[in-house]
Amino acid sequence: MMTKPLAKSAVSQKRVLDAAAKIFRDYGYAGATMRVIAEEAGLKAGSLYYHYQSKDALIGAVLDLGMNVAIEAMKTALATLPPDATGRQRLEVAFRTHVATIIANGDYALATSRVYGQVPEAIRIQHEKLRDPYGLIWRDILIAAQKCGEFRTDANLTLARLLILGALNWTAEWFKPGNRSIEDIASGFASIVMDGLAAPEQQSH
Amino acid sequence: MMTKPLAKSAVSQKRVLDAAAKIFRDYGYAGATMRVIAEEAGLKAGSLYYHYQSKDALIGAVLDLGMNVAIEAMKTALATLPPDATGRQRLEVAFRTHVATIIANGDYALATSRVYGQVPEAIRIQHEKLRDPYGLIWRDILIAAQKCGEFRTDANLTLARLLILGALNWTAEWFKPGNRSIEDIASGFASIVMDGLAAPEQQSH
DNA sequence: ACCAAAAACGAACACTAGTTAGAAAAAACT
DNA sequence: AGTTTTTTCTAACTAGTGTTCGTTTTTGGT
Repeated sequence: MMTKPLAKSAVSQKRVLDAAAKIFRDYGYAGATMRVIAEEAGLKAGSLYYHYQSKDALIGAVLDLGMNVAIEAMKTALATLPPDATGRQRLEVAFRTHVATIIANGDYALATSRVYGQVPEAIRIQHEKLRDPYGLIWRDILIAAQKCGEFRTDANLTLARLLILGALNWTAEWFKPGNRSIEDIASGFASIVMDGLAAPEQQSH
Repeated sequence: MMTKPLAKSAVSQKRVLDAAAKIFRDYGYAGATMRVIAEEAGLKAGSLYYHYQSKDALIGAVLDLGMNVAIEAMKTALATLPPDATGRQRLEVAFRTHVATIIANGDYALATSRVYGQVPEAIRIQHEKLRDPYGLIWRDILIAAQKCGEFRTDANLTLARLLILGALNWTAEWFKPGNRSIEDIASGFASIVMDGLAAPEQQSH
């Protein structure tokens, strides 16, 4: 009595979602057909409609799940940090977590970043509500670090955040497994963003 | 005798190309239909085939033109620099030029970065030959600056280049005219990449 | 004014899109 | 076991896809 209504269904639904993410990533919003998504999921096209009302609902679910996973991963990663962690440490963890999420969850991350601009407006507006909190996490890290004197006071943090997120999101496009480790990428990026490329005696402050 | 075969045609062809860039940018490769592109160009769908053999030829032309404009702008901007310009100056000019190209030529730039991953493989391979030289320009700037002692010797320049290009390309997604000037963005980015965010006494070299 | 070349049109073609609905199969429950 | 519910399939429909081709309009040189 009172068995949860979803068990097998949830599995199947996730399988459809994974397939959709992969196909959306490869073919874009319009190019991804329900028939190809269904084949990737081991189903026939019509069966998809048992799990999702429409193609739009599917892409919406892909976008939302991808972003929720990223937010969750970031929150837990930051939460494990000691409360007296420096801004540099926080930023390094954030870099690492973001890159790791993008690589581990590459289908969703790439689908999101590639398809976001092509999706019907209604879906984009709905999804934007999820995006903003993620930007806020980064904003808070940067502001806190600046406030406690770790960062230069003349640094434009909004610009810094846009630079960081742009660079990190782009990793999904060029990352090849086996070449460079996630660790190396994250720490390399952190080193540049924190200390800059210029030789110490050359820096203009 | 020997009249050049194209005059009006070139104008019309450019109008088609501009329309295509805009529609590809908004709807992706598969979502951009020949009929919508034609309408944007003030033509009917069938007429497009007088100028371009196929939809694939069209997207190929959009990709190539966008990249060629970027390469050309970058080359001329760097050429106007005095030969004894510092690496920092070169990098700043490169930043400014790239952002300016992306903003001024936003349709092509955004179409390229959004559609590139969704285009038929044959077209992508063809277009890649154009992409590589652009990356080389950046590579040369960075290596030269490091070799003459301006940049830290322990900086990973490949990673730096990927960071820079990712951040710069992402500007096309968030740039809103009137908010921030191209100048501000470029110099803000350059400041971060060159000197870092950390306060001077905090930097770990 | 004429005429040949260039440019655009319009209607059609074969094909594929998202989606629906009813039947069939699988699973779950008693 | 039988029966209900959940899940999948099959077949179809309409609308829209890239593309073709013969015709018409526009253009530019003489």
